Order: sequence, then C-alpha cells, then structure tokens
Amino acid sequence: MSLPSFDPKMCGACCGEERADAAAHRVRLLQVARDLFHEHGVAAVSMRDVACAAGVGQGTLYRKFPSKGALAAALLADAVSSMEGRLGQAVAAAPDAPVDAFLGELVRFTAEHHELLAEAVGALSTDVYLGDTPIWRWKRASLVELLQRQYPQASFPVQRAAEILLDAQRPDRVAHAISTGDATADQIATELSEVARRLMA
Amino acid sequence: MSLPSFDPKMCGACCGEERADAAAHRVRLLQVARDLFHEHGVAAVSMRDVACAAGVGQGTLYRKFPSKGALAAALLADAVSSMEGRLGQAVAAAPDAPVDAFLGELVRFTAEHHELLAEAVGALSTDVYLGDTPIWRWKRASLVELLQRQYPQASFPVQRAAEILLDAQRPDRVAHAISTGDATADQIATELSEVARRLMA
DNA sequence: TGACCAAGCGGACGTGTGTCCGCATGTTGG
DNA sequence: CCAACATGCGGACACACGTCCGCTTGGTCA
Repeated sequence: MSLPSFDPKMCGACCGEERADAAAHRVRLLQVARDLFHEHGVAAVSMRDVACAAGVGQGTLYRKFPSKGALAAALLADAVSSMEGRLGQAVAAAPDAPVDAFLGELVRFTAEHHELLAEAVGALSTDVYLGDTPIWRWKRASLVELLQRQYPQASFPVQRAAEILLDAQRPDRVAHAISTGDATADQIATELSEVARRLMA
Repeated sequence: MSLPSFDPKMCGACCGEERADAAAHRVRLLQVARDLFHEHGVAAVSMRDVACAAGVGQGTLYRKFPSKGALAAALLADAVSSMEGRLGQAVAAAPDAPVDAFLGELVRFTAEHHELLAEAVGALSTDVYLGDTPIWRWKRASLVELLQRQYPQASFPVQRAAEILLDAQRPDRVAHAISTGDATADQIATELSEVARRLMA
C-alpha cells in the first residue's frame, strides 16, 4: 500500500511527439521562466517577458504553456516530484503518524512555492472550480490515503477532512502568516495535525 | 453582547461628500451592474460594459469603484446587510446552537453570491493576503463571537477555528458542490457544524 | 445673477493575458 | 539530395483591467 504518485505530464506537455527544436525551446522556456520568477517574483514577470528573455515569440510560449497558470504548474511539477522523495522518507520515519509528517512537508512546500501555487490555481477557467488542479488532486489523494492509515476508525468522511486540511493551508494565508511572523511553517503544520486529530477522533 | 455589525461604507464610497449628480451616477451604476451581472454572469461583463450601459465613461466608473472587485463588494454590501437581519432571527431562534444557525445562513449566502464573492477577493492586491476583505473580517468576527458563546470552554484557538470554517466554504467549492449535486447548502452547513463541534470539543 | 473653482467627467492610453494566421523550418519518402 | 508537407514559429491583434489628464459642470459666494 503506497502513496499515489504524481504524474508531471499532467501539467506540462500536451499529447503527441515534439519536434527536436520544439523540445529544446520547452526546456529553455522553463529555465528562463524559473530564473525570472525567482529574480523578480511571479506576479511581476509577464508572459511577454518570458518569451523575450527566451528569444522566442509569444505564440511559441503559449503553444507550450496555454496560460501563465500552466507555466506555473509545469514549474511546480518538478518541486512536487522532489517532494515525493522527502515525503516517502518522512512517512517512513514516522510510521504511526504519517499524516503529521505529510502535513509538515506540505506546509513547507506551500510556503516555499506559494506564488506559483497562487498563479496555478488563479488562472483556471471558472467552470471548473478553482481547486481542481492536478497537483491539488494528488495532494488530496495522498492525504486521504494517510488519514485512512493513521485513523482507520474515523467517524468523519475522509475526503472532506482532506479538503478541509488542504483549504486551511491556502498559499496566500500561509505565506502571509509566515511573512508577518504570526506563525512558522512548523507551527501551522502542528496546528493542522491537531485539526486532523480532532476531526478524525 | 451582540454580533459585530457590518459597515457597508467599508466597501463602497470613499471619504467626503459627493456632489448630487455624482451620487445619482453611483446608484445608477450599481443598478446597471447588478442587472448586467445577473443577466450575463459576473465574469462575462466587463467594466467597459457597465460604464457604457450606464451612459458614463470608464473614468467615472473607476472613480466610484476603484476595481471590479470593489464594485462586486459594493453589491455584496446590500446582501450582507439583509443577511444580518435573518441572522439575528436565526440566532435568536436557536439560542443554544447559534454557530449552527450562523453557518446555515452563511453557506446559503456563499452559494447565492459566489460569483460576486470570487470577484471581490480575486481582485485584491497581492501584498494583502487575499482573504482580507471587509466582508471576510466581518464574517470571522461574528463567527468568533458565536463560537465563544456556544463553546465557552473550547481547547482550540477560536480565531483559527473560525478561519478554518470559513476557508472550508470557499465560494468556488460550495458553488461547484451544489451545482453538481454533490451536496446541498444545508448538507454543507450541517457538515461544517460538525466540524465546529469536533474542533471546539 | 454671474464668476470662480474644485469636484467630477470621459475617453485616450499603458500594460497584461491570450488568439490567430501567414511564413519558416525540421522531417521524411523518393 | 531534393521536394513536399506537417509541425512549429512569431508578432500583430483583440480584449480585458486600470490610469491619467484636459475639459466640463455643479455649487457657492459676492
């Protein structure tokens, strides 16, 4: 019984094969976007900036990444993959409290990548409700799995518990709390563990 | 000991007196915006549309309402005021379970005005974290008040409990759940009451 | 009543996201 | 090696939000 794994392809490429030069453009675009976002902040960098800095036209950029949110999601995909490793270790290190370990990793992840996360959810169409992003689904599935493992006899619906725990760490709120010194990532994670315990008791 | 009251002026007008014609423009703009939003949906109506339909220039519209979010907030202000009435009655009718009554009203409110709510929070600057809107502060203050009343000996921080309960009814999620038939407003409210009870127990 | 002035007005403008279509180029079969 | 063609490219374009500044007009005071 293992955690659901995250498929980066859900975020980046579309279907079909890419021409060799197109693939090169893709990696350069990701690289340039990562650098620019890191240097100036996500909100301050326009899609035009990214395209120019990479030496391609806007159309090319939008062909690879249909929106700024998709670009952010593609950048997040790497981070998620690397988190999966730490996550496995953390869960293995605390076999009787996997939820707490997971929430710890997740809050840190949220705090570190809150700008990209905000961009990734904010740019979706309004029919699909905003949280419904591949990364979010992966988080929820993992959390459901761990909640069931840690609280096998819970009397509260696990799906909803997972959603509540995820909504309680909205990127903007986490970032705000940490930047103003109201709380540290670890404090937030501990608090969420407590919420989980009370919900699932 | 009474609930905090919501001040509509926090959402609409700026300071100072308005010239007579300007006040007339304000009410016409609100009227026109309400109608257009109702007819075509908030997202499909541009600020230019509103200004044109009201027969004024964009500058005039933006003078009254500095952003589309502010316009949405001004429209919400009425709804909040009218909700305050029902809220008082609901709380009075259930003196020993005011939190549950409040959550019921709130979820219905969220479901009904989710488009305006999304617009009102989505259009804020990114320094201030997104939830920090007058309406949201009013909701949290009221909920804190009622939580303390219903659960005077809680062992969980009331502020955080209130925030969790509010984040758990994100407009997009509530609207999505209801429109797909996953849940009714009353079911969501009941579930949230249960969350409150478990958190505050 | 008339002149003065600040408050108000309106649309041109700047910047951002995302679309479109004619043109270039990598790829493949002969 | 060359031709033909699909894939990819790039920038002009459409449209949105929000700003700015010169002109207009309601209100007031002599």
